[in-house]
Amino acid sequence: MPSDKAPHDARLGSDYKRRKHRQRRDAVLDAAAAVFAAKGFHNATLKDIAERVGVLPAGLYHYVESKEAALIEVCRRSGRAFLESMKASLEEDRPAPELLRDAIRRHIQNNRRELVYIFAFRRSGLPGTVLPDLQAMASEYQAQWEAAIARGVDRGEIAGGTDPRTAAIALLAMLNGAVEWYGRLPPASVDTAAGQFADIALNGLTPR
Amino acid sequence: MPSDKAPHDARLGSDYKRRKHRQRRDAVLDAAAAVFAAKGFHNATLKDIAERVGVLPAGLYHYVESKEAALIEVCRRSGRAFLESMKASLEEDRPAPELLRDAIRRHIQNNRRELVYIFAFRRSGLPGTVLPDLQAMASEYQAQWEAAIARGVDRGEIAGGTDPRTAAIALLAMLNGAVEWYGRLPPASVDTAAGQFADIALNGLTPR
Amino acid sequence: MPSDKAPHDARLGSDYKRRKHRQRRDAVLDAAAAVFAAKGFHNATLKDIAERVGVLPAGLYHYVESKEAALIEVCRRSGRAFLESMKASLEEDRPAPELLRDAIRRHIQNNRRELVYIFAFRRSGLPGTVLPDLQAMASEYQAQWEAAIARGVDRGEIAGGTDPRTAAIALLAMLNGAVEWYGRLPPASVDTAAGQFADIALNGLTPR
Amino acid sequence: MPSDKAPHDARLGSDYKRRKHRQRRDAVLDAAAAVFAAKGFHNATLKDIAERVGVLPAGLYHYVESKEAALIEVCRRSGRAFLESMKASLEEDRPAPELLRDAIRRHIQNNRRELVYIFAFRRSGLPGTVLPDLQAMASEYQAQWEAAIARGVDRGEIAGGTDPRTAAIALLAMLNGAVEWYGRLPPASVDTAAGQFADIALNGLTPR
DNA sequence: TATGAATGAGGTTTCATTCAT
DNA sequence: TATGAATGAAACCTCATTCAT
Repeated sequence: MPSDKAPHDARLGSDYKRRKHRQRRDAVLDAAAAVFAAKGFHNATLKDIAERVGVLPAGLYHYVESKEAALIEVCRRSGRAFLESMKASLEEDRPAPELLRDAIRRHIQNNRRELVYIFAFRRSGLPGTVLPDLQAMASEYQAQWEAAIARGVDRGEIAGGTDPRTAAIALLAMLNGAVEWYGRLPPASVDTAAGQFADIALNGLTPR
Repeated sequence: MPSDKAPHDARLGSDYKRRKHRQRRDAVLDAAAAVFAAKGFHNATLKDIAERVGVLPAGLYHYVESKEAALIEVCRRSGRAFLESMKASLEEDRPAPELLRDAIRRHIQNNRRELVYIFAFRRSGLPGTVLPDLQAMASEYQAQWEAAIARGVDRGEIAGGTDPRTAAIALLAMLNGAVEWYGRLPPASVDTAAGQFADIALNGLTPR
Repeated sequence: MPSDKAPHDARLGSDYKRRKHRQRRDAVLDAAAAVFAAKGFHNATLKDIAERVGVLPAGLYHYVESKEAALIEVCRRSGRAFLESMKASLEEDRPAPELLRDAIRRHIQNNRRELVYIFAFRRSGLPGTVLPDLQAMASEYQAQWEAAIARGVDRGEIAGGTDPRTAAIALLAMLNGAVEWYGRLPPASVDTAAGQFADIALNGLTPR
Repeated sequence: MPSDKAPHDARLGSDYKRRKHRQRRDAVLDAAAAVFAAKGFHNATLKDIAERVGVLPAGLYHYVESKEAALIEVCRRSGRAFLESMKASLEEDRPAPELLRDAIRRHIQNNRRELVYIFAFRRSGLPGTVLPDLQAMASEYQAQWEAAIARGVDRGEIAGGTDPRTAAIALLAMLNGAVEWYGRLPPASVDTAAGQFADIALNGLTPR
């Protein structure tokens, strides 16, 4: 029995239609993510997003309630995916240097794929509605790094006297700054840069 | 002979008026810088800026030709000031570790004061008119760090095999990421964080 | 395949919609023509035009890109229509006096209907973008009258010694001045006036 | 005793100051006339006028109450001057053909000098405040031509059956259209054109 | 008398959003 | 489901005008 509400409620008739709707909605949110990342929330227009989907702006309203709702959903989706993916990495039971080196590479790669940096870390200028969510995700993520570093300090794999919080921030700062700095380079060069970043973070610039 | 140009040309009659005008214009540009930094160029409105100055939006046009002209001027002003100030730091003839440690602190402090990060490093979403200028400033700045690091390598004060370019990028990435990450903390905590950042960058996270 | 362009590009889906769009666009341009003619380009506001169409100002942007684009289109449309219509009149193979008498009448009538006078002849104060087009149309039109007069001189139907160019200008000046002078009189009185104008132009004021 | 009203009341202290003020005011009105004629009332800005006077816009308010008041004054001044000058011409006791030929030339010349055409004949787009005045002047002027033509008919110097009103309109239409058409040619060529216009108006285009 | 500062009304334009089709 | 039409809020900007100096 068809609903009398807007279609983005996904209360649709048949299973087939429901699946189809979900796919289309995913396409819309992917397009939104790409456009928001490229131009920023305010600078992005629904026309930009619609073009990417191959639809006129009004058509988007079958899948999202509003531009802002799209942002929220995009943030939640990519933030969640990113967090899950990193959580596994950071909780492995391995020597801290190895673990961090891998996590650094994965952060950069995932970040590029998920564009999460934009939403989770560059928060100024976003509508207030989404900020609490983002703040929560960012805190959770930072805590994961802190925990991994703290474990390393306990085991003597990270220099004694290191403050896990500050170290986590320094690492994340570097990683996020890198995304900004490199912009959209070919994946390969980003990969090698990630390795060098890890070297510096772990060994420092001065000779050992 | 009276001026035949608009007031923002600053061809004003008396010395007194000229000075007054310059001061007011500085206030306007400072307000613009703050608002642009806080909300991004597109998200910022002339109303925001005008309110900060204590004026109605139309009043701004005595001092700037347009919103975009304000951005350009803000970028040029703070970018130039920042570059001059850092150039001195980075060209001193001192051991590289000391020099870099100081430069790191100064970058963070200046960046906060000058808000230059926003304009010089976070370029996506700005109008195309300003990008070449900003690109040039960013390159010049990066080159200064590279030179300082390269000198360190030559003297054996920085680990052999370090690629100055990548190292410079890693450092700047970290520093800029930090500005984003910390937002607007009280100066004191930023200062101690800067020290710890320098420790990590120079000595690495693993024990020596 | 859905369109990826703005609606005023008129790449619309179905034939029905395309036709409807064209009609509406014509209505918009007609309204624009009327308002431009009545108040001049600068004095005319989008609000004026929109009211005449029964729409809010923003609604006009479905059909025209900008106020200036509307002007250009209006000029092109009415100018072309006017020229085509007059060309036929002026190239008929008939005795010059008859031919001119008819052309005079048609000029006045068409001019009123097409409002072309405003766009083709009263050019001062229009944006520079449209001027070359208008200049070209005006020259072409004048040339048609000159040719008709020159033929008359050759055949002895127009007084020997008449300079076709000056005569053409005098005629056109009179006709255009008349539009201005009469403003918007009832068509009937304009018609009889047109006849008397022709009498004067062909026979002169002094007795024969 | 100095007044407490705005200075354009011209209730000034000394004779010297009064004269000086009047001169300056004339300069302002001349500038206004030129700018209005060149760009139309709405398109003209106070800045345009002020620049021509060598003053900033606010300075104009010592001499005129408002932009619209300036227009009214300009119209009255040049309209009056024009009418007086033409009245004499048209009331001379001479054969109508000669008289009209002279008047035609004077109209064109005066019109160029006084720019009266713009104000007296091209009324659309002017603020409603000035229209009655202009209408009155235009009617008065037309009546003078009508009278001259009617006298010519009575004396048999103008073709019998000529309707003085229509003939006057035709003449004026031609003359005013000519100003538009010619724009701002060198006076010499306008002069010869004026002669040819008179020929056509008096003798007609067809051979005698 | 003239100026620079400031205002406020009004203009063009963009854009998220709604709605009938 | 998607579209074109239309809206209304809000943005940038211009300009006539006022006022303290």
